[in-house]
Formats: sequence, C-alpha cells, structure tokens
Amino acid sequence: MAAPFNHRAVEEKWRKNWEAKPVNVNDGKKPKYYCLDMFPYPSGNGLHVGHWRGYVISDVWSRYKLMQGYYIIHPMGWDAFGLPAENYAIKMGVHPAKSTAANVANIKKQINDIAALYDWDMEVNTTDPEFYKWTQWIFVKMFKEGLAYEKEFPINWCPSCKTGLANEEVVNGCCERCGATVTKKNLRQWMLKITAYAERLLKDLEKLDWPEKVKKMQSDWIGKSYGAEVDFPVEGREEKITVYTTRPDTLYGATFMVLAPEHKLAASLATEETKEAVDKYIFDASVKSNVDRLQDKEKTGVFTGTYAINPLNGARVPIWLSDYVLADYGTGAIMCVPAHDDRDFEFATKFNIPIIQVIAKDGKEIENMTEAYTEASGVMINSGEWNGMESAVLKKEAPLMIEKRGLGRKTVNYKLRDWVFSRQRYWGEPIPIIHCPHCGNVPVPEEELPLRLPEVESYQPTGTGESPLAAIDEWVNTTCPVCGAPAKRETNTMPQWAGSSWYFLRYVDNHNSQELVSREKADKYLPVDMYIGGVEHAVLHLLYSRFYTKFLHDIGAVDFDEPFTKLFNQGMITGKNGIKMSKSKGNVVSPDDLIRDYGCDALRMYELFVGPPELDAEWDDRGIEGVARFLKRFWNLVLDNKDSGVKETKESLKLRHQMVHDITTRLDAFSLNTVISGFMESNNKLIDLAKKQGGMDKETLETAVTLLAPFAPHISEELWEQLGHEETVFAHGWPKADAESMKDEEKEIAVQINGKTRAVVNISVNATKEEAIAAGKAAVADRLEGNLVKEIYVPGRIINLVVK
RNA sequence: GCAGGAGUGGCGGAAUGGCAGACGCAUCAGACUCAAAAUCUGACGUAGGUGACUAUGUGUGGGUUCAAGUCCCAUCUCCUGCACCA
Repeated sequence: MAAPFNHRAVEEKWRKNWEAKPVNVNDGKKPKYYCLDMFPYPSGNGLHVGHWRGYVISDVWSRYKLMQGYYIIHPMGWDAFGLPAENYAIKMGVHPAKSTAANVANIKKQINDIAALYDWDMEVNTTDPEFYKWTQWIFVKMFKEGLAYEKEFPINWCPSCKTGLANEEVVNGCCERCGATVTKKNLRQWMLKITAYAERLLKDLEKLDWPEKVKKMQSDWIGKSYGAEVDFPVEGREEKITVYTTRPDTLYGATFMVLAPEHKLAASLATEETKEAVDKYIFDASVKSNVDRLQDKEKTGVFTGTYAINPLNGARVPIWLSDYVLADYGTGAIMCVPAHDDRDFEFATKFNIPIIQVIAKDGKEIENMTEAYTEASGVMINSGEWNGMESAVLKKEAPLMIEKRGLGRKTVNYKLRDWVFSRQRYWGEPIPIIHCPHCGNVPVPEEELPLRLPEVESYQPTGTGESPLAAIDEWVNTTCPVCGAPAKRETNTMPQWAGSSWYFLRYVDNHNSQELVSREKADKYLPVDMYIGGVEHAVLHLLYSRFYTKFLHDIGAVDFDEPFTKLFNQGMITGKNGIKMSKSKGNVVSPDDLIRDYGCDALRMYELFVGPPELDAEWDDRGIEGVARFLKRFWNLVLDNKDSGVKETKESLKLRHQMVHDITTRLDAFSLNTVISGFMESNNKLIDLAKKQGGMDKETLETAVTLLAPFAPHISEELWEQLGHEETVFAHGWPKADAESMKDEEKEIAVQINGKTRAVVNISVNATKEEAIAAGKAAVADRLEGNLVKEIYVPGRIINLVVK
C-alpha cells in the first residue's frame, strides 16, 4: 500500500520546485498564447472563493495550452485607483498609496495560493507613475487628435455634499453618502469622443469570439438606428427646427412637435401669453433628477404658443415642450405621430391633440383608436402622394425622397454618448492639461509625463465641486508650455476606467520607459487570445478597451484593432440562497481554511465542479469532500498499481482513449464541471478494472496523470515523478485519443416496442440491420403482439419495433 | 414594456432527437471496529408489488416524430440586461 496522500507536503514540495524551475518558459520558438484575467481592485477585504473561480478557470486553460505547446502569457496586476482607498483616506488620513500597497501585498499572497502560472515579472499597477505616465500619454494623444474635449455639461449634483457625483454614485435618485436628493448642475467636464468610433465598435463585434449576450449588450448600447432628419419651418420666424425620426413614412400623421426643455430654442418659442408657463416648465425640468424624469408615470408638457409647418403638406403643427424628449439624442426635437407611437399617443390623448392615422391596420382605418398602431406594416392612407404605398417599403425609401426634395436628409443615429471622463476626485490620474489665458487648453509636453499626483493635506472635496487638487496653489499655478505665461493646471482626475482600458498592452513590456509598448513586443505577444472575467463589465470596461485599442491602432502604436479575441464570462459564486458574498452579510467563504484542510488541488477542482462555469453557483463547503475523496483514490490507484507489471489490455486501452477523448472534448467546449465528473467516472472505472485485472498498465496511469495536470498540478507532478519521470509533467504533450482504440466490438442496445424499452441486447457493431432486428425480436418475442408495421434500427443507438 | 437566459430527484447538476437522472453532496443499510472517524460495498424520482417487474415522470397545455428534457406553437414562473433613444 502506498503512503496516504498528504496534500500539504506534496503542495509545499512542488511550489518550491516550480519556483526553482518554472514550467512555462519562453524559448523564442513556441507560439504564444495570451490568457488574461480581468485584473482586480486591491480591496482591503481580500479574496474569497468567488474570486478564485475566474483565476482557476484561466489557469486551467493556460496550463492546457501550455501542454499543447504554447508559451503562455499569463500576467496579473492591479487596478488600484478608486474610491474605497480615497474614502479610507478621508476617514483615517492614510494616504491611498499606502493603504493600496498594503492591500496589494496581501492579495498577492492570497493569489499565490492558487498556484497559477502568473508571471510576476510582468506585473503592472495603474497607480504607479511609470504606468500612468502612459495613461496620460494616451489622453494627450487623444487631445491632439481632437478626441478629448471640454464641455459644459449638466451632471449629477449633491446640494448637501456640494459635489458632483458619477452615475454610479446616485442610488435611487439620492446621494449614496448623505441621502440627499441629487439634482443637476452644469459643470465643465472633459469628454472623450467615443462616438467617433461608434460605427467601428458596432461593426467589429462581428469578428469577435465573444458570448452572444455580451455582443448584444454592446450593440444595444451603441444603439444604431436608421432614419431621417426633417426640417420644419417655424411660423413667423427665420429659423427651422430639425427633428430626427426613424419613421419618416408617418410624416403626414405628424400633428404636433415636442422639444426637450433643454433645447436651445425652447425658451424663445414662447409667446407673451405662454412665457410664464414655459419658463417655469424649463426651470422645473432643469432641477428634476434623471430618476424622477424616468419614473414620472404621466407625461407632462407645455404648449409654447408657436407653430411649425409640416414641410410635406404645409400643415400647422403646434410646438410643445416636454421632458419625455431627450435633449442629447438625435436633435432634441421630435415630430409626433400619435396614431403610430405609444408615447405620442399618450401625450396627444392627455392634451387633446388630433390623431391622424396614416397606416391602415388590417386594410382599414381604426375607429375610436385606444392605442397607437406601431407596426410598420400596412398601406399608407391620409398621406397625399404616398397613399397606397406599403409602409415598410416607404419607411426605407422616405429618407432619400425627403432629401431629394430638400426637406431634410437621410441619417443614422447612435444611442452611444461621449464619455464623461473627468472626476472631481483625488485618487486618480491627473488630467495632463494646462489652461492658458492666451493659448487655451495646452497639453503637458509628452517629455514631462508623468504628471505626478501631488500630496494633499485633505482628501476631502473642496466644497465647490472641484477636485481636492484645486486647493494646492503651488501645484495648480504653473506656466504655459507654449507661451510661458502664468497658467493653471487642470484639477480634475481621470475615472477608474482609464488605466483598465489599456493595461493588457503594458504587461508584455512593462519596464519600457520610451514607449507604451514596443512595436516588436506588441506584434509578437499581442493581442489577448483569451480574456476571462465577470459579465459586469460587458459594456463599460470592454467597450472602453475596444475604443482605446482602436485609437492606438489608428495612431500606429499597435497593428491590431481589437484587444480581446476570445472572451469568457464566468458566473458569480454566491452564498446560500444566491445571496452575494459580502462582509456585511457575513456569508463570505475564505479559501484559507479549505486549502489547509483539503489542499489547493482539491479547491481548484471543486471551484470547477460546483457548476457550469458560465452560470452563478451557490457555494456549499460540503461538496469539496467529493473531490478530496477523488484525489485520494486517484493517488492510491496510481501508486498501488504503478509497479503491478500488468500489461496493456484491450479494455484498458479502450478506457484510456475514451478518457482522453471525453476530457479533451469537454475541455474544448469549456464544460469544466463535466470535465471533473469525467475524471471521477474514469477513476471509478479504472479502479474497478485494476481490481479485476490485478493491476493496471503504466501507460494508462501516466495518461490519466497527464490529463489531470492542468486541474490538480501538485498531485499530478508528484505522481508523475513517482512514475519515474524527471522532467515536469507540463513538458509532456497533451494526449491524443485514437478513435480505433475506443471502438467497441459489441454494444448494448435498447429494444423498444412503440418507443418503450422492453429489453436490452448486446449487438456487434458490425451487425447488419437484419441481424440487429432479428436479435431484437428474439429478445422481446413474448411481448410482440399484433402487426409489425415498422422496424427501426439506428446502429449503436436503438431498435424500435412499431406494432399495431 | 423590450431583449436575452433558465425551469430535470432532498440538493448541485448530466444527457450529438435514441434506455432521463451520469458525476457528486446529503440520507439509509451492510462490512471493518470494543466504539467512533476514515475507508469499502450496496440502496436511493414517485406510486403499486415479497419479487423479477408494472405504471408514471424533465414548470403547464397542445403539436411534429417510430422515438421529445431536447424540435415547433401557446402559456406560467424566475433571473439578467436595457428602459420615454422618437
């Protein structure tokens, strides 16, 4: 009998061995495979079993690729700018850099417990000036290309804290910190013109091997629509109002027009009689929060007293203001066709505005319309020269027809907005811009980067909605790099997304002081082949990264324009009843005790066994017993039989190839939970067979150890060594299944009568249909009554006898 | 409201249209033990039968098929995302 499996001794031994002699080495000849984890925020709470899951998945995949002959790029780093460190600083007075460094050290230690292939020589940290130098450099490049610009913009404003808030910091319309109702305030903001890339960001989704769900979320977020802009003259005025519509086919049915209260003409359209009401409406809308605006069940609005002219038929169209029209989509003004739009219908009904149906439903006009008919299908009516046309056809053709007649133009629109890029916070990258009274906005010269974040005395917001940086006069006051005149620095910082939008490029050349990444290394090691992380970044981080990569491609920094070829989103590990693990809920499971009691290998395997990797899973400690038992049995199987001297048999050969085939196909399909059950099942079969044969041939044992290596690397290395190998198991190629060896001579086939199984027979795989049917009939002879009308034999699957 | 995903034993979950419930957890019984733990063997959807077995069973109702958890139609529930984008 072999000595029992002692996971602690085995794991300790191999950690040391791997440190002395790494298994993943770049010999310059092997092809690269870049397998990346979404890098973590170094929180003070440390890792729980949920964090482990993604890291285990990526490591298993990396080790599998390693055994397939690749050099693996598998780096790790820290997304370390962000609010928790800043809030901790406000509370405790500890500099964020200090608390961050402590957290990094702690989490790094915990991550090392996973025994992943991480190459710490590649480590990056977004708060390291040598890193954010390049974050700032990209911003300067964007500024020079006109993609970073300043804009006065109504942002969320907390009147109690006297500070601007990000959307994420507004919870149910209230300030996350103090609970006050959030209003709006115009603040000068830095914006990135991501909309300039909308079309490419949409189109290039096609070439990505990403979950359809994520692609769809991005494409919805970008929100492309086709339509027309139509210019409506305003009665008694020079200016025209342009509206955007995706339904130009319904133009004849436009009975009113609505402008967003923020529309630049809104106030000026009021007449003497309506002025008071209009001004009040505009003011009320300006202080109303987004949330209130969305949650208002009933539509509100005010008539300006002014009319527009429908350019197609000359009809007078009253102009209203209403906050259901968004100021920053399309033109901020819409034509309203109550007969064919739900919102317009609701508004028209409330304010007694006429409703004109222009598309026949089921071939006729609807009497007493109770809801809008929104389908673009049916024949046009009440539409002048368009009468009789098919609405769906007209919808497509109308934009060009309108354009040809000079009434407007064919247009596409996107929901995607430019990216609000500035934060009034301390703990972020300073925006490297200098405001000069003579030269305007001037970027900090590239050779002066990084622009370091200065020390401050108070991390508290200043009270004016400016970053704490604004209070440091000696930092703010500088000279203009162009004309030398006294000038002031920008005091806003970048959002946390800035560093994470490009960090994956830096890993492969993280010490380069001359370039963000050298072209040579970029060409050799990038882009990322496999990206693994949670689905919560589906639009934000993943969209921003694609935008940054496309920009860097356009300025020649890299030669690819998509950062992540393949993406996998792992599900979340939750506590009991699907409740998210959190300190306050007290349901956090730490990996530490589990590693001590069961070992790293067992925990790695259980993280996979817990459920399909793409779905959420409830953690249950008890389940780990199962994989721990499996590892013990496997250990005993190998060590008790390695010297048995038993030669390969037909059965063991078949079992071996079946095992290789099953594990490999499941692994390729990323069905990692069934890979683990596959190991358990094979192990049970091997144990039975070894018992029956009085031993097991060495090659079969070796193959099993090889297959297990990516999942349970420590025990596999130990068994591999005990099987007499000097070189690491990871230098061994991934086994291949031979279809011939897997074949059965006989197969168990169910015999059904009218689809119900009545017997099971053994049939040679080479049997003819006649032979098979005959065997089947013989097996169920006593139950065959009536007329046999059909005989079905699917080789290797089923015999079905249809009787009447 | 719109879009996407999911409903299978006590639980987590398996099933290229071909014997539903693999694998594991929990439970029960047996072996070993003075005993317990560990380990090993076996049982384990539901109903009926001493039994080999029989009937029934994948949210619900229909349909296609020799054959449906799987395909089609309808419907209910849950989860996720988006949400006045004209």
